Amino acid sequence: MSKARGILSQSILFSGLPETDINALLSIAIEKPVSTGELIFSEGDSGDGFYVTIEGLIKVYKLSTEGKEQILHMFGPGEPFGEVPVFSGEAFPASAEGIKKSRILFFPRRAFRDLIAQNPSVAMNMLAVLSRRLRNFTVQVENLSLKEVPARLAGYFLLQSEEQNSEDTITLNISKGHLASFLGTIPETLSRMLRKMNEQGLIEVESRKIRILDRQGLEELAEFGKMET
Amino acid sequence: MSKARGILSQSILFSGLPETDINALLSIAIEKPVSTGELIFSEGDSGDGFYVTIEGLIKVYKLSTEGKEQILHMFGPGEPFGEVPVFSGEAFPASAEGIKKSRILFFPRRAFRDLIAQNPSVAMNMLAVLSRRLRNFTVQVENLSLKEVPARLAGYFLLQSEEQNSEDTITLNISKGHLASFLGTIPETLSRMLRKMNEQGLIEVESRKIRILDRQGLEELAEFGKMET
DNA sequence: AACAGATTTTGACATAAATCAAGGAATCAA
DNA sequence: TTGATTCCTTGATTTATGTCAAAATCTGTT
Repeated sequence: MSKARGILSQSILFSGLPETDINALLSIAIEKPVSTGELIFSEGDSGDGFYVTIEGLIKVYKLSTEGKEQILHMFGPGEPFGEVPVFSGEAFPASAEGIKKSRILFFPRRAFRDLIAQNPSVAMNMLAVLSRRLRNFTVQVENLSLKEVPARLAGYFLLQSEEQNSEDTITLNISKGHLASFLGTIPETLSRMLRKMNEQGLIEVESRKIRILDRQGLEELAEFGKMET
Repeated sequence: MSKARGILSQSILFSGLPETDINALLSIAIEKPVSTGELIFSEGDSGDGFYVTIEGLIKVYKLSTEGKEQILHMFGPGEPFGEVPVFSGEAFPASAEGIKKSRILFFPRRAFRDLIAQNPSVAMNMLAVLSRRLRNFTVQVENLSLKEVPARLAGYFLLQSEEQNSEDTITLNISKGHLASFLGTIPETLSRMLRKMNEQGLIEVESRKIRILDRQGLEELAEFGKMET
């Protein structure tokens, strides 16, 4: 489908590739629709290939024995996921499922490894993708270990404000439940923190719209993580 | 120095390279002694290259504003570290310092990127290294977010017991303070947990020697994380 | 052997966040 | 519109772990 071609040729992984290579890629790829809540792979499954999101949003997550979920990443259009087993040779370290109605492309390991061996620039792109992912993990570990929930939440808002380049209003593209899971907490706690930040005049919440009232306050909170009472 | 050659030619990254390439690598590498507690790079520094540990042990870590430390990784002989900026083009996301008297090799970015572009097998090795590192981070995030300190500690012991392949006794190669920092807690808490595990007959502690008394108990603890009072 | 410094342990206490339980709101389908 | 399901909020309580302070132990050095 032509949408897939557009996404691929713009993607971090394959941008810069000549059209013939993109065609070759598309010819080995398998497109798959994913509905909300549909499981794509489970932790421990053997990874016979990796995926690129064409449309929608995919979460990669872990579950505790008691059922608490921690989202590790979310992947939108153009972003690859599930590549770790392709290179490490082991099973998927986490599970993946659709957060919204999505379409994804599956690339079999073998064909992709061949492409990389042939094509140093794709290898470089892949190295860059994995490096950026490592950097993100670094931040996530820092957040979980060294910061408290309000600081993580403030940091998330500031990041979103950059990504959506909007100074004063951001729109959550995920549910608050998912946000809680991404921040490493539970919905109850998130709800309380949102109320507290509201009471302190930092933000205003209206369903999925967050109005930033005190950016500097948020920045301090993100860095030092202390909220007066 | 000849030690470096041996380590490099056995390392995950460069194993399989012909001797001429190893020689080329050694000719561009800069060897550096590192003493205990010596800083190698700081978060935010621009990364002009990466390192391989030849001897000793290096920690890569983050600090909170209040000074709490979280160790992200520790790297022993043959293990590369600090590669993220080489491929992502940004600054170091964390800091590195010697945990013991060490020797490291520094590889300038440029020369290394050239080597990779020439040498698909090195690129593949590097992809494998980064993939494995991502897998580790996955576990670390899971531990911090979904498990409690006793479960992380039990998991650590079981892992060490595998790595040191010794069923019943393991020897910590780092101080308890560092272990606490690696597990995302503080020395006081670690100390208490060790005592508790001792009281429950799971382990016996004698300075840096840990005797495993109840392996199955440890496995349950690592998975479910519940200790009866 | 003895000191200085670092490391580890212990106790009393504070607190962030999880749990449990229930009630409200929003969303979707029929 | 109605009901049904999911999502979100709120309050009361518990709990794991952090903080602070001090003592005890270990380590290497002179």
